[in-house]
Order: sequence, then C-alpha cells, then structure tokens
Amino acid sequence: MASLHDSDTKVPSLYSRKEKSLGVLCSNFLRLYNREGVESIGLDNAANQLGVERRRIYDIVNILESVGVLTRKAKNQYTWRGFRAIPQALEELRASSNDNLKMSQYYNFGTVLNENNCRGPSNSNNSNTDTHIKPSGSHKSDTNRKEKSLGLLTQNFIKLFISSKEDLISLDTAATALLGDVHDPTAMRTKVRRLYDIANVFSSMGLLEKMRHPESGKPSFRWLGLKGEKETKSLQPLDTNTITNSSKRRAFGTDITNNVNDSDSKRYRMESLSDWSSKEVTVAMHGNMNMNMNIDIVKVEMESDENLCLPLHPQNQRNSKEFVFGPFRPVGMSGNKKSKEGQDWEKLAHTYRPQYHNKALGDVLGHYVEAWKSWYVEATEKKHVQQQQQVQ
DNA sequence: ACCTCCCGCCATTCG
DNA sequence: CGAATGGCGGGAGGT
Repeated sequence: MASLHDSDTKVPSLYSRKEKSLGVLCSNFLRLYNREGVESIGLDNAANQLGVERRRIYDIVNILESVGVLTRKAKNQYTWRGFRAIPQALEELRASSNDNLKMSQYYNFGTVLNENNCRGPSNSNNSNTDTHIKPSGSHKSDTNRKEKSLGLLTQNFIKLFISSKEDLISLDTAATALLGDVHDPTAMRTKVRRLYDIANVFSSMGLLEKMRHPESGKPSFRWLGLKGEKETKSLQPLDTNTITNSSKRRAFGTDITNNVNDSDSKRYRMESLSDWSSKEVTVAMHGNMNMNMNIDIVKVEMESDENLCLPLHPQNQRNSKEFVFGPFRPVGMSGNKKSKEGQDWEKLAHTYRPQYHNKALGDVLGHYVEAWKSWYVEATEKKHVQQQQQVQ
C-alpha cells in the first residue's frame, strides 16, 4: 500500500539522495569501526548497523581495502587495520607506481597500470596473466574481471595523483588515463561513474578534496593524503596556528582555495562531517525493501555542534544520538556502555599526519585532524556493542 | 542541459 | 548448487 503517510506537517517524500551517498555511508562506517578495540568486521553486521544493502558495503569495503584500512580475512569477514595502515599502503602504491612509471606522465597509465600490483599480503597468486591490460584481440576472458575491480581502480586512481606532476585532476582526465587506449564513450562514462564513487569516499576520509580548477573551472580533485614518499618530516613545517583553532568550521569536501570568487560561494558537497552535525534528520522511507527488518523512521540527532573540534566530550549525554541514516533500524541497538577513553586519537593523529607544502592544504588538514578527533571521541563513547556479535 | 552517482539487476566466483 | 561478490549502466536527483 504505502499510501499517504498523512502526518500533516511534513511532505511524505523526505527522500534525499545525498543522505545515501557513499560518502556519508563511508563516514558512518568509519564512525562505527574506527575506534579502539575493533579488529574484526562482519559484512552482515555492517550492513545492518548502517542500514544499507549489502551491495553498498562491498563498495566501501573494497575501497577501504585498497588503502589498507581493511583486509579481507575470510568470507564475510574483514580485519580492521585503521588509518594507521594507510601510509604503508600508499608507500607500496608509490613504489609499484614509479616502478612501472618509467616512460612518462599519467597519460599512459593505461598501459602501465594493471592487475598484479595488489598488496603484499596476498602474493599467493600465480603470476600468469602477463601484463597487458588491453585484451589483445582474442580472448578477453576471465581474469580481466579483477582488472576491472573497484579496488584496483582505486589504487590506480591514487597512483595518478601520487605520481603525476599535476596537482588537480579531473575525473575525465583520470578516466581517460585509466582507460588507456580504450576510447569507447560508454566505457568512459562507466569509468567516470566509478571514479565518482571512489572520490566521494576519499573525500569523506579527507584524502581527497574536490575543487574547481583555477582556469578551466572544471571540477577536479586534489590528493590530500601522503604522496607516498616516506618523507618523515616533522609535523608542522609551517603555519601551525592555522590549524590550531581556526574555529571556523568547514566541511571537507568544501572548496577551500576559493580565493577567486566566493561571491557565489559555490560550495560542494559537504557531507562527511557536516552531516554529522545536522541537528536532526528524519528519514522516512517508502518501505519496500526486500529485506525484512523492522523498517521505521530513524531519527538522527546530534547535538548542536557549532564546531567540530570538541576535544573532550561531555559524556553526560548518553545515547540519544544516533548516526545511522536509512530505512532500517540498526539491529544491535541494545545496551550501550559508555566507556570513556579517547585521547588516543591524539597519538593517532600524530601518527598519520600528512604534511603539505601548500598553505591551503594545511588548513584543510587542520580540519581533518579536528574532525578526526570528533569522530574518535564520538565513536568511542558511543555504544561498543557491535564488537560482541560480529561472527555469526 | 549537464554533472553526479544511487540503485539494484544479474554475471561471476566462492564455499 | 546456493550464497557471497561485485561489474555495470540506466536513469533520477542536483546544480
């Protein structure tokens, strides 16, 4: 039936596409698992907790795995590595990157990047399937499925950034480069779609930043993560105070170097963090999912933030703040213990703290760190449940 | 009208 | 063989 829900005051269709983006999903995912004590992740659990279809979990997980945040343990099971695993993953990417990056810039990555460049752990595969991504006319059989995997695409996408001189890369450019010699418009569009997916989750993680290219004005992305180079410089090369407390919060995906014109204040998607600060979001649903869990309205309420950088948290406010969007009720919403620890993020924040040569980036980084703090604090004092019921 | 990119069908691969 | 994975692109929401 699903007739009108009446409910006077509001319009039935509260559907918002943005709330369902991979970016927010990723943020929620991170919020759920990026905490201490987590070491195993069950896909079913994740899907339930986050209120999304399994399919979406695969997307997130595959992308995260490609930067080392997760590793597949077994069917349905992943091992949490955390952000601290990112630097090494990037280092490996860089290594393999300039390894086969001998000829030129990113334009022939299509010829350079291909499968067998995954991670060390899983080196068990035989090494057949030589290295020519381009189906050499005859059989485009089998193995080429893996070549098209999201995970690999993600890694190659990253390689573009860390090995290219270009700082800003548009998805079109990236897609073209990643496609190699294939010049099929359909393939192109598909590739771009995937890149959008990846870019969104990376943006939510603070690894990428979306912005317009100075001249062309084309939407492009800038890599904020490490360049892969293990340059272990000290932390604050330049303006430290910039990130100390800018007190003016800005969401990640937002345009920063808008020195050009903010008259229009064109702002990009600022899901990720800003979403968490949304006071109260009610998501109704045109229930009809093929999953039979109790569907109902999930209310999302966070306290009124005002700023993302709350160092410590008044944990007096137990529960009452939920973070799961979507039609499904998070299953494991039972008792939640309020453990208070969390100044551990400080350590982590220092561990993984990329440095940039660019002032603007430094600023973003500041937000990143601040944001991270709040994630951590938030996640930490939230329910610790999930851990207990992972394995089925 | 073009840019984004969610959604879920259905091919593959796994156990 | 059924379940777990995950390519792929139609087409709708967002500027």
